[in-house]
Amino acid sequence: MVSGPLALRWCVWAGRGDMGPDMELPSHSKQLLLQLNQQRTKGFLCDVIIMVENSIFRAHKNVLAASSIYFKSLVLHDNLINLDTDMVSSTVFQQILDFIYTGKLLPSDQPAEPNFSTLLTAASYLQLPELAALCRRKLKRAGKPFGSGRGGAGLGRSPRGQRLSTASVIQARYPGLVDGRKGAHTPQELPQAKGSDEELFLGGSSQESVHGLGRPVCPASGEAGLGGCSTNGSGGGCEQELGLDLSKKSPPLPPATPGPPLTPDDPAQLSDSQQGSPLSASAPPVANSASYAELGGTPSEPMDLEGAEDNPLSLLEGPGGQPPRKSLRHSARKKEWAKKEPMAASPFERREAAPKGPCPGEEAEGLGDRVPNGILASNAVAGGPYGEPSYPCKEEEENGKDGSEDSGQSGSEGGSGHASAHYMYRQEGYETVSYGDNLYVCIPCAKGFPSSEQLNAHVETHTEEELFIKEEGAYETGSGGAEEEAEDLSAPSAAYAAEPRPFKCSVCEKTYKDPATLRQHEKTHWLTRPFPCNICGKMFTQRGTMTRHMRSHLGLKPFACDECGMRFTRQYRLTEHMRVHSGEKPYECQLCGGKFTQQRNLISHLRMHTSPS
DNA sequence: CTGGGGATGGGGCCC
DNA sequence: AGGGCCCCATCCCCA
Repeated sequence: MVSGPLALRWCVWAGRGDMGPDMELPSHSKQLLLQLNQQRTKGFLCDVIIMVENSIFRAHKNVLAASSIYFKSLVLHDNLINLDTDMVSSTVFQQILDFIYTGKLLPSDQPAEPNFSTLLTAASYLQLPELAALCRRKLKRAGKPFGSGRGGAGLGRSPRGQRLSTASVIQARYPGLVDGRKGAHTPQELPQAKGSDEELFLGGSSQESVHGLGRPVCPASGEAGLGGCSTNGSGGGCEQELGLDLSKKSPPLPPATPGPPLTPDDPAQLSDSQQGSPLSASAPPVANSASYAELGGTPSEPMDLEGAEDNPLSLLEGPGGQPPRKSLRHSARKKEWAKKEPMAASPFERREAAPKGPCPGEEAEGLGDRVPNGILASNAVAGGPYGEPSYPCKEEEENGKDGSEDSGQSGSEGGSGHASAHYMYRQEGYETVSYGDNLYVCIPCAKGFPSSEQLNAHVETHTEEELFIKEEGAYETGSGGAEEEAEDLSAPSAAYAAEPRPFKCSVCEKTYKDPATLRQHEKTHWLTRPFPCNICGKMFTQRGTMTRHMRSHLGLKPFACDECGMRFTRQYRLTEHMRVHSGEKPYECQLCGGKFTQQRNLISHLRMHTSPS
């Protein structure tokens, strides 16, 4: 029953009650930790994702819970944790995570030595008393006051007022996550925490052990990942609220010590914290990610991450175990997605494109006081040292590239022409959003390019493009656009015309019942899209659409079919899907009597009737 | 091989 | 913000 070393131990405990030195493996705990850390770096058995700024870290709940009561409460219910980026930056969190898993404080790759003020703040926030004490001792020794954590030497986060001067470049930290090529550590690449004794503890050697790559770097501030690039903040800044369900559930826990104004006890803030900088390529999470969808998993599938190492597709499956072909399809879709997005996302194709140009008021409701983007953002360029912005746009999508898979080859339209600094900008408010290698951004269209040459080449195409848009706008203004289009095959507008709709779009002829909806609609005429996906950089006109899109990245599929276990990102899809099981075919073709489970298939069918061939 | 149908994913947009 | 519904695109199966 019990044998081997275990039996030996058991005898020791049961019999003698004390353990002689010969009965104890002195390195057991060390080895165990080492193993855990290795597993973490490989993403093996990781069951929780921690999002800091836009970096994603994978870890083990047990380890986190054993280290911090804060984490203990968080991981209890959540598989995805968003940390307050005001309290801890991704770089600092990387150090902290390393500390948790190694008991050693490894230097970040940016500063010469750990920034103890920052660490102290973060350790306090995360309720890691030992680390906090360590930092305090270090600070004391260095003669630095403790309380400066959030100040100058603190998190490095620029005050809101200084947003413009920080964060210009956000190097793509997630490309590894996205395309699996860059920045992503393979398990081999990820150095393990060396068990050697010479490994530094506090402030020791400067070698980059575990964190060699992908540290968040703020070129502007020169501070490593201290949030300098992130200007989130409750309320402002670059970070885009993802609004993911999972984040909302993060249990509130007040920060322990230096009590910054931040209130982690506000779920909304936790949610906010997932805005921000690019996803970390340094984070173990990406180490074994063949696809970012793997990062998914739903709240109800805590172990989704398991097995990802061996079966990248596994995480895409519902608990019911979709047929293999399903997952293959899904996989194929993921690839195909990049090709297809351009079409769907193109504002020039389906939209009642209007010649309004970038709308200054764009971010009014979504991003508060941020400088929106586009032209306005270009002003910001003059105001601060923007390095290499990165900001893709619709056109990028049109080109069949959305940064998710081929960020490296984006903007391959060749390079010539003159560099125009005016075409480089950073979209204020999104400075921590990175879109692969596209650091050179065209202001008018916000398209990102990996090189100035490519940007220049692109800039020259703008004349035609703008003309095109104007024509579209003129055309669309004259007659209904998508609405008519929609009326072709379905008649959703019966009630549409019935109610009074006093709010009329100034660009097209559409009317709305309330000003909010009108405002929302008018955004569709803008040339820029205010809501970027923090993972792939795709731009959206509506926050909700972006949030929904994010769910697909993260594999969040809250709606499960009771029958087969298949999961969906949208309730509507589930409803639709349920007809597969019920056999209900509510949509009937009036021409041939054919019945369909889905309206869209009826529509498709009707086209067959109406098409000339 | 081709076309139709079933099913699904993603984005746009309105409520 | 989220739900709902629209569209497009696509894959797979099958006749």
